[in-house]
Parts: sequence; C-alpha cells; structure tokens
Amino acid sequence: MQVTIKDIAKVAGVSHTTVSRALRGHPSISAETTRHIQQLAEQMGYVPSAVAQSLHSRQTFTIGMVVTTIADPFLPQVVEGVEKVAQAAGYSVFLMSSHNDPEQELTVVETLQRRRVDAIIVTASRVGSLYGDQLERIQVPIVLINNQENGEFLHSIAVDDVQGARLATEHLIEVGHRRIGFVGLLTRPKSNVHRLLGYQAALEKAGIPQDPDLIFLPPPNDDFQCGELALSLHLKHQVTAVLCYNDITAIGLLTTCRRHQIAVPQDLSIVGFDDIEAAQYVSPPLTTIRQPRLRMGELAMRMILDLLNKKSVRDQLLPGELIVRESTLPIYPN
Amino acid sequence: MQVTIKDIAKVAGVSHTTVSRALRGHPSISAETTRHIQQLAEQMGYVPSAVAQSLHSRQTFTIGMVVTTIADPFLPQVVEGVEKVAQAAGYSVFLMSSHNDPEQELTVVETLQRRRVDAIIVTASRVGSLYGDQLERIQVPIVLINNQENGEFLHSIAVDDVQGARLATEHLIEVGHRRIGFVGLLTRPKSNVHRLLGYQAALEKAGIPQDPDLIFLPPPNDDFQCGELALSLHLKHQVTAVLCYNDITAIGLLTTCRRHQIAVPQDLSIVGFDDIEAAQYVSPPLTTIRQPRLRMGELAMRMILDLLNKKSVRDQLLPGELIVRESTLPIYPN
DNA sequence: TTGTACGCGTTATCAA
DNA sequence: TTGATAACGCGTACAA
Repeated sequence: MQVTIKDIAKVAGVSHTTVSRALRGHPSISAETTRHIQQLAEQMGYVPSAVAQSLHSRQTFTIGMVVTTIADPFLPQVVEGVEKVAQAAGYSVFLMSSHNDPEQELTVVETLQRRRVDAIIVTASRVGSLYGDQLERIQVPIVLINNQENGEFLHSIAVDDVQGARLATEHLIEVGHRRIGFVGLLTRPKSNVHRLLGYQAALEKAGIPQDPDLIFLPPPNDDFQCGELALSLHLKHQVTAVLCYNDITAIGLLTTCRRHQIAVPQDLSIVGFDDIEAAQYVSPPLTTIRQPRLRMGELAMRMILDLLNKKSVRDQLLPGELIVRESTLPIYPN
Repeated sequence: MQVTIKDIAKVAGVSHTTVSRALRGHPSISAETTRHIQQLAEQMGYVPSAVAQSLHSRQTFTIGMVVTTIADPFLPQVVEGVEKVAQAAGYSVFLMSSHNDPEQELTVVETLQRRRVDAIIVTASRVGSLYGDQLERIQVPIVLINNQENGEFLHSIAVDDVQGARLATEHLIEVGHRRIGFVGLLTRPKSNVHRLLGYQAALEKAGIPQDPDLIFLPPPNDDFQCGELALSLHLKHQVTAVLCYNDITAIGLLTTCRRHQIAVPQDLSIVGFDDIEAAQYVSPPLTTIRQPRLRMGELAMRMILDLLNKKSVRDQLLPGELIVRESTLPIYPN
C-alpha cells in the first residue's frame, strides 16, 4: 500500500495540509517543520500520486503518441525525439498503435480521451477525414507529423516531399542521367503526389521531356515488393536511374537487380527516400533523401509544449537532405 | 471542458449516482431511465475520466515499458507485441527511455511510481543491482526481457543465448568449417558469456579444439565498429567463419569485408544474432539466429496480465531459430 | 505559521 | 428503483 500525505501527517502530528505544503516548499511553513516532514517523507518512501494530482489540477502531464505501427522503420527515431523532450519537460508518453485499422483508430482516440492526455502527436500514414474529426473532438492540441490537415487544433511538422524529390532528381540529372524513372506508392496518396511533383519539376527545369512510361505506380503491395516490380522500368523502358518512393522500395529494387545480375550503380542508379537505418547497410549503400526524424520528433514535442503554454506556433516544413552513397553513379564517368 | 456525470445528472434531473449506474448497466436501474441516460451521455459527448476511476479503484490499467532507447533495432517489434496485447486487454503503455544513464533510470522509475502503473516491463541491456532494487521497491509485477534477475516481483522472458549460439555454430560445423571465430561484445556481459558458452559447447561436441585466438572481444565501441575490427580474425588467424554477437556486428564485419575485397561467403562465412530487419536486406543476406521479438513482447504482456490476476507464472527461455540465408557457405562446396 | 473544509470525477455503501 | 454521503489522494481558499 502506497504512503500518502495523510500517513505522513499522522506520524508528524500535523495536518495533511501542512505536509502537502512542506513537501512543495511552501514559504508559509517554518523551515524546521519543512525539513522534518521532508525527511519523514523520504524515510517512509513517499511518492506523490500523479493520479490524484491530475484529478485536482485537471492536467495529466501526459501525451498520446499515435503510430500505425512502431515496427515501421521510420518511426522509432521520431518517437525517440518525442520521448526525450517530453521526459525533460516532465511529460510521459502513451504509445498507441492504430495499425491503419479504422476500428482501432476509434478505440485509440477514445482511450486517449478517457486518459485525459494533455495533447496528441500523430504520425499515421493516413489521417482520414473521419479520423481527423474524431481527433479534433478531443479539444486538445494535436500535432501531425508528415500529414498536413486543416483544423483548429491541428498543427504539423512535415518534410518537404516536393523539395526532397526534386533534390534527388537533380542529383541524378547533374551526373548525366536523362532517362530517369519514378516508382510511386499508391498507399501514400498525398506524399506520393508531392514526390512525383518534385521529380517532374526537376525534369522540367532541366529541359528533359516527360515520359509517362517512366512513372511506375505498382499495384498496392508491401513497399519492398513494389520495388521488385519496378525492375520493369529498366528492362522495358531502359531507364538508367530510378527515384523510389522510399528506402524500402529502393532496397526491393536493389535486391531484384542483384538477382537479375544488373549492376548497381553501373547499370542502374537508385535513389531512395527517408534514410532509414538499413540504407547505410545494404550493398551498395543507398543514396537517399534523409528525413531528420529525431529532430522531427523533438520539434513536434516542442510545438506541443508551446501550444500548452498558449504560445503561438507555426507549422514547419523541413527540407530533406541529399545523402550521396554508392547506389548512384555518373552515367559518363570520367 | 469535459462533460461529467454530474452534468448529465442535471440535465436528466436525477442524481449523479443514478447516472453512474445507468451508464454501467447496473441492474437496479429501470430499463427506461438507463436507456434515456445512455442516450443523453452519447449526445453530450461524455467520456468517463480514467483519472477519477483510477483514483477510486486504485488501479490505472497502465503499464510502464522501459527501454534504453526505442531506436535500438531490436526493440520496436518487442514493443509492438506488448502494445498489441495490452491494448486488447484495456491497458495503455507508457514508453520510457533510460538511455543507459543511471540518473535517467532513477527518474524513470520514480515517474512510473508516481504514475501508479500497474506493472512494468523492462528491456534494458543492463539492469544493475541498484536499478533492480529501485525497481523492486515499487511493489508491482515486473517482467524483464532478456535479462534474468532474482527477486520477488521480478520475472523474465528471454531467448536462450546458449542454445542459439550453439545452433549457429553447429550450422557452421555441419557445412565443414573448423576454424570458427567468435566476436563478443563486452558491453553485454551476461548474454555475451552465454553466447560464448554455446559456441564453445558446439565446438567441443564436434571435437574441435578450442583456440583462444579465435575469440575476439573488441574494446567497447558501438556494435558496428566492433564488427569492423573483427576482420583481424580472418586476416591474422585465418578463420573461415565467424559467429558475431549480433546482427549489427555481423553487418559491420560484412561491410569491412567488402571494402577489403574479401568475398562473403566464399572467403568467409558470417553468422549474426537477432535477425533484425536489416539482416534480410544486406548483401549477401545474413544467416542469423532469430529472436522471436514480437512473440517475446506478447508473452511479456501476457505474463503481466497473469500476474495481475494472481495466476502463477513461469519464467520463459525461448529457443532461437536458425535462419539460413546467403552469408554462409559450405567450406567444401560440392 | 497551521488547520478546516471543500472540490476534482468516480464508485460504493447504506438508507429511503 | 433511487438518492445522499463518503471515500480515493491531493491542493487551495479561507479561517484561526
């Protein structure tokens, strides 16, 4: 059974009010009794109940972190950033998975509401309108990561998909490629379009004519398989370079190339997106666009703190960073 | 401002007691008023306060999941398993990182205690005696993952390091290797010894003499670099195969081999441990010992549920599974 | 400087 | 079938 301030009060022969004050260093309590009570609390192993405090103060110093699944290689670092800043500010994090299942999304939102979290951070690949409405009904600050939406309580931290994809494509163009393919993912409609736009903008700027055949949108599948299917871009359409929606897709393509004796990057250059851990470990190491995941998590939590302190905040669109490794090569090496 | 049962009571013209009962389907309330009140609650957007419920019931339906850092590639799947089972049972999960920092470990434990979590799951590479004592003072069921300790409230789920390492070594022996190296990690003293024991047991059983030169314990470093340093086993001591402490280490070795033009597996076979995501993506795909991470998480949470229901539980030692990929090859291929 | 009384939102006991 | 009251652990206005 946990020790309460009443228990301490009894032992000290004072009221629980005095104990409460003494423990929090209230100035109106004499230095001596304060010291005495604090010492007593220590001895008795007193730890205040956040539950009772929350009931009284109407804030829980708790936030909900909603993910589709924490097993997504993109997420752990984001969560790490969130948790770090949260912990430093005295907040604890509820981790909740929605698994992209509408039913679970509802229970997750309801649970968050029951738990009276002070704020919510969501990184879901899809925040449907229904889901978004549900979220907003909680009347609590919400920060979306990589998923802009409109709404009074909705704010966002996101990577600039257009800029990132353009950067990647420009890299390929600079080293001499002209037949450049794009592998999109229909399961991520929004950012897919943005990355496609970035790709097209780079081509246009370089005066390279668009060829619809070079844009490959595999049927919905897991990301890796989409990459495998994309080999046709090379086999049927003779692209010399491919920009993939993300690293997993790029690695899928990379793997198939190995199986088909297609040398990367000599025969085909490949660029990914995200810079997940595995990107540096595959062979050849993957050129990619890095998303500052740790920082995104930190920023999201900082934004939450600002919102809770009634400070005004601005949505952030972060640039992706080109990481050149060994999966891309000049088409005309010197 | 959140709706409370008192608000509903006012509107319905009854006491808050009646509302409380009606909402929970208490039999002593007339069917009609029950229906009426439930409907009213729905309309008013009532969501019960878990905080108030917890204060009264003295349980929070909350557990603490302590990790060193969620960015460790081993952990996400474990957490996924925990969260899944927890959610299905009506529990929510606090995710807390200790970063292997003694000071943070203390604050984490204290926070868990303040929050009055019903139980704790810990997967830390090191649960020092001090840390363990602190943990046990909370008087709450605790399940350790991959870290056996003794204590009244301490239980564990772990992979059988000895068996796993033996399995891996036997695989290498079976395909003809006799000069087999072992790369250990001093940062994980306990399981390091166990894996070493498994390695030695396999050699002994096969009648292969032990050679201390083939056991390499690099100075504490990050796991990847330890793998890189292990190249000396091949260069100086002519091993034809190496068992690495974990996949990251194995991938470090793999990467260095590529840089030194050492063909894997033709010149050197490599086996890892864990079967992290990246293991299947590297080239060549890594032969390794799989830890059933998702299942370990599920089992840990199930064990917690049993403990909370006063059921008796047994510590579990799970076998590792040999996953043969392409980083190992018979030394005398047919 | 200290204590009394009340409220936070919910459930449970007892009486009506 | 329903309601008044107390209790969970804590913080605070007000009184002493």
